[in-house]
Amino acid sequence: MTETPLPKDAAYNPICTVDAVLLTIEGDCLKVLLHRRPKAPFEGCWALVGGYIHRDEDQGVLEAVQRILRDKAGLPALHLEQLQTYSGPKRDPRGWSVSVAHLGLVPRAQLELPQDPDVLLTDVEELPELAFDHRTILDDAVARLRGKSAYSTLPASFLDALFTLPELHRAYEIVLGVKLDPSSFRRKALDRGMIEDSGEMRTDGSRRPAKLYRLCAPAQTFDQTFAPQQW
Amino acid sequence: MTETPLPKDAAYNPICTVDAVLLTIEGDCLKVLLHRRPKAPFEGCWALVGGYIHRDEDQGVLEAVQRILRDKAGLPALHLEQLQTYSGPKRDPRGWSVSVAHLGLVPRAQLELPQDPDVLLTDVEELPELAFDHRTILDDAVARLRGKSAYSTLPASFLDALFTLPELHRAYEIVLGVKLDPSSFRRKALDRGMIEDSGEMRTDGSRRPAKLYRLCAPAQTFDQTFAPQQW
DNA sequence: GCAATAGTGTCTTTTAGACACTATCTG
DNA sequence: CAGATAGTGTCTAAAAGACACTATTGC
Repeated sequence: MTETPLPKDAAYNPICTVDAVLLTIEGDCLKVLLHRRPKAPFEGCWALVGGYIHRDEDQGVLEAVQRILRDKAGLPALHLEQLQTYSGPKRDPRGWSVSVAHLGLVPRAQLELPQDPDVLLTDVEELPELAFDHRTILDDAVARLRGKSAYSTLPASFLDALFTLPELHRAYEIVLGVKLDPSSFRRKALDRGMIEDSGEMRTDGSRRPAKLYRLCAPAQTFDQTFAPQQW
Repeated sequence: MTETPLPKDAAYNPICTVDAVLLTIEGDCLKVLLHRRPKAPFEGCWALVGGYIHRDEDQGVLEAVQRILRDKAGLPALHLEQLQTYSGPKRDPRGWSVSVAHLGLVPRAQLELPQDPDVLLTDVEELPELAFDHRTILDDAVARLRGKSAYSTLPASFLDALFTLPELHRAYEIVLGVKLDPSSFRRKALDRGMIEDSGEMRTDGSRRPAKLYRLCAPAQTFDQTFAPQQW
């Protein structure tokens, strides 16, 4: 099966990288951060943000991703969680490889993107061709976000620390891809102890000012879903 | 910070392994398969089942775990999913390492364990000390099983292909760690299209024989939970 | 006042939980 | 028939969804 038999029980370490699916909301759409690969393999092809682990400074794969995002997208701390690990002998032409993929969510305003034609923030529905199996990773990331958002505070990660209830409502609609009844949404968000009144108000050009809320806990999950039943 | 500076952007591949948290139900308890490590590091210490990737035969980390389980526990195909990847410079004394952990569920009857004092099937509530960060991995695995079981068919993976409704009911109770009302449970399982009548019956020593059901789909998730509200 | 968005109240249907009840087997 | 487990029916309370309604701003 192989031309150069290897000692079966010896340590063999595949190529090991980390990747991040960095998502944000812009213009009522879910968007993802891509960059053009400067070198082979897949030179010139769009890809997720990623890189190698630095053994001397990274305390884990999460920290490696944070460092890479800081260097490549000038990002502060944000919601970041491990997604899944992708592996196999063929996904990287250089050989057997492992990539630990992560899901990152940021408010658009906190994203400081360089003026660089090799950096792209694009709608997840209008993707260019991607390097490696990055299309699969991205699809899995969006599916995870959708699934988890139905019963968690995840979409609030796209908003600033203080936000209005209609803003939260809109974030859930964009992420879940469905219209949600404003009244039911408000009731659920408040009754579940998801958000608390900050005492402040916001008057952003619109007509009636809205109360500003904040999350009670940074990340929370619920038994009942925000999404409609037959979703 | 490091004594031997490394080229920061060069490929550096950590030690890479796969591990499996293999769970089953025996005697109304959740149990996990452990084995005693034959060599350093952690020689003689109990650990999860795991090993290295074989680049010439494994098509991915999942297949690597399947191969290792086949070799070490004589296991056929079973419910196996990726759990999470654990990493860092200190979890393995040999250096920066990555372990892709998996969650496996098997009916007890399908587990063929060798008569070997270095293989142990133990209650997850009564664990010996474990090597590496395997205790953390195991705790995460049980938490994932619990969480997912509340709104999925996962506990059915502990049963044979044909099972009675009371058996399914009991599996959910053991996994979730709570009493569930038999009537409500039955209604939910049937109304959601989770199981279908096989037409057969089982008369295992008890009094009234019970209908045998099978899953409609191998793995399914639901909006509503099987667990009680304030769980 | 009008337009527009923020926020409330309430009615109907569905679902959950509790639990009493019936059914079918073994001995 | 008694005991035990399998399975059904039904009542009540909570939650979801729909939607009419009121409130507060800018112009």
